[in-house]
Amino acid sequence: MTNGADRRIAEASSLAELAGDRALLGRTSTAERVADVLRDRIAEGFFPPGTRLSEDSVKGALGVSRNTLREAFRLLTHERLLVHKLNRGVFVRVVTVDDLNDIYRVRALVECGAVRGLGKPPYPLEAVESAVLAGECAAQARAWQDLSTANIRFHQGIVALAGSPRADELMRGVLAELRLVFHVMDDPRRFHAPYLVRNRHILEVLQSGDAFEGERLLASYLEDSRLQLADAYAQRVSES
Amino acid sequence: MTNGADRRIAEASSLAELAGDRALLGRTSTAERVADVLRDRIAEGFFPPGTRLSEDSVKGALGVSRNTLREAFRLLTHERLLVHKLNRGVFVRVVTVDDLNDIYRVRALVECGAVRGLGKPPYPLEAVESAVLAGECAAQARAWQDLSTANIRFHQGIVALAGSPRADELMRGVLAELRLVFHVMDDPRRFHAPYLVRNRHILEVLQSGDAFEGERLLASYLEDSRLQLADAYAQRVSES
DNA sequence: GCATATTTGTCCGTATGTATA
DNA sequence: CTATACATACGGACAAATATG
Repeated sequence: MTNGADRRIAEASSLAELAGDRALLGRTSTAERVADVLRDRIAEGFFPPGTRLSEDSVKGALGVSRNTLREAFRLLTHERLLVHKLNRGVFVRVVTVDDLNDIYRVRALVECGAVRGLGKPPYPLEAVESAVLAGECAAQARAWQDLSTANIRFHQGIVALAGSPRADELMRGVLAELRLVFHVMDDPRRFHAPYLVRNRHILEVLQSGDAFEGERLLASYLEDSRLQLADAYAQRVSES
Repeated sequence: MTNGADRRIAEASSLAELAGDRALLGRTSTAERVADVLRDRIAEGFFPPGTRLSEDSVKGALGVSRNTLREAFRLLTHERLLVHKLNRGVFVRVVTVDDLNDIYRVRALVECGAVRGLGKPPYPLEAVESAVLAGECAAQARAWQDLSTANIRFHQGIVALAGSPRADELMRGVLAELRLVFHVMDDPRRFHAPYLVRNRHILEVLQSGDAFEGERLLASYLEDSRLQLADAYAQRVSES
């Protein structure tokens, strides 16, 4: 009845050593560290959406108590990476098409709002520029996972222009959800690569001080991305 | 060494009876019900910002186990109503002026964005209209707590126009934080009452289909409100 | 600075209600 | 209907950190 999660996590993680440092460098709680490990596994696609994470298997693999594990589950549930089904356990979130559309609605609201709220140029675009460069490097190195990360950092940089910690946190959660969506794309290169040039275009427009045009480009960017993902979803449904 | 929290909560709550129904109508978890009680106490100003909620005192007063109580603390911490200091316990959040400004930055981003994103009239303004009416009734009845609630519902209705569950949830959290801020206002009537007429004005403008003017009014509304609260904060600091 | 007491962090074992097979 | 598996909640225990004298 095991779903294999226990073995997989046992291979890939060394929380035993992490837990060992607890007494030494216990800056964060063990629950948070457990959540960090699980969050990474989920982001990597190690635990595909729909996977059930039973308390027993994960507890045994990571060597932490139920209470601690439940704390970690609670953290990830609030990040929307896990869903809690009543008396059935926790599962890796399966993002629906409705979720996808809502994610892009929020992204349009916040990202475009951040650009629109810009005052007089020049704008603090260092983080955005560094993300664009990181994306271009990753593409050359054919490191598609890194490309995906850079792409997300680009949009985090856009939101950061609003200078609002709460908006940053919201977007961190929404973009973490989006990582789950990316796993349905079988070819990450074909999905992410086209946006490299658009990222740079938006960056240059903003560097020139044209926030209005930047917002327009961003909005059409997001709509294209949304449609592409929605199409991939539709295909996946028709296959299964 | 008690801060009085135990006695105060013991007077006002009857979680024992709530916990009694657990087996019968346990639709929600005990931790959530505990969180509900504490959330109300905080919103009422029963636990002023900065109050430390020791595990022992609250546990004794509510008659729940430590694990359950910690779960409730965790829920409220994620709502930003409590802050968790490692090895020191949980405290009722003290909202700083920076927080206040950030809250209004997010509000402007999301609320104005929701209005801007409206398509062709007519708009689904039922919730907004009902909140305006509720506010006017509360003002006539001199129920200032209700007036505050109605005011918050007005803005939730505005955000709901975006039709995004995630935006709704974000705003629910932000407005809950704002309730903490309201406690610094010594006279709720003088603070809330002037916005009654502005709420209705915005409603009517939106009913007429003029989303552009509605957004403009909303932005100036938010800025005025922010300045008023920031002033009250400055006074409070100079007093202490 | 030191020793003590209190409080929190973590983990365990168990009992009960519930959903699924 | 029974049996299994699980979530929920409780209480106890010890270690670690903090506060106090």
